Amino acid sequence: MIIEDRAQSYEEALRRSGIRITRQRAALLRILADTDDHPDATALHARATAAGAGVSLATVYRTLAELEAQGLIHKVEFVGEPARYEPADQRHHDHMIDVETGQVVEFFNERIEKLQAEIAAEMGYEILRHRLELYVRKLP
Amino acid sequence: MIIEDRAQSYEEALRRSGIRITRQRAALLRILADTDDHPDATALHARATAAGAGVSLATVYRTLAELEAQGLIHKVEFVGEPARYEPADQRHHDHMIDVETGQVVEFFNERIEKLQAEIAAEMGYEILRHRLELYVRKLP
DNA sequence: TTGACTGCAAAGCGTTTGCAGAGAG
DNA sequence: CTCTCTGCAAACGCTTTGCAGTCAA
Repeated sequence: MIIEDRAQSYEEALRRSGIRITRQRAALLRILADTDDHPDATALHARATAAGAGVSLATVYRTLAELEAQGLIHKVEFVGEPARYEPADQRHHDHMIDVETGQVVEFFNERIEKLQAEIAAEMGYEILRHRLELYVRKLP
Repeated sequence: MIIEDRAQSYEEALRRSGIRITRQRAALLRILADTDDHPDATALHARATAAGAGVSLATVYRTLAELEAQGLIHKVEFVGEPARYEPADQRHHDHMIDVETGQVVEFFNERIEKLQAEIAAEMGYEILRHRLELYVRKLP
């Protein structure tokens, strides 16, 4: 995923929904497009500020909510910390969190996905979304 | 699990740790022992109040924190709602949440557990704890 | 031009905590 | 008798929101 493409596709999707691209939003979209970690709202605000964009934390939250509503980013909430955000245009994956370093590793396992769907189906349900997080520690 | 046994084992565990069994705590332990759903702090406070025990919400939180620290109950946090609590003396299980009714179904799948451990091990990690939640809807 | 946007500061929510008095052991 | 506990109310951290002014289209 090329960063400029991603930033551009964010803009287009927002414009398509009649949402205005303000200076503040453009800056945030650039930052989000350039993100390969899982920053929280405060981190994004700090990055925007560092980049010279005068953006308030309230606007960061409002923009994140908008992007999430449009399905462009995903909110992930790990135990005991503020919500983090990641671009939605990746293959679905789950998260492994190293509790000692805080490092987040993404992983995907087809069989786990299938098993979840089977379990739900057996009980007469379909899965709308799910959350799977492994809180781990490096083996010695 | 017989309720009185559970309430008693809570008391014993707390006493063993030098924690006093006050009137308020005794009432909460009884209520928690009698729980087969997943109440949050407010619900527990309401139940305690209904049972005639004068217990403040602060004490409910403090008691829950103590019980969790002792490993007697587990805190579970579903997306977008206050934390809920469940007795710890059950087989490990995960949760399926019917997003339409709010109903919580517990399930357990050995293969999913194994796969998680394998994935972690492959990447050089061991799992300390994990969280798996399926947000589902009844099939038509 | 005008309606959506912004920053600010205040409010919201669930949860935690400092304090002075109450009560378990 | 002591030391932990309780209730209260205030503070907490993260997030949302009302308002009056600002700016993209």
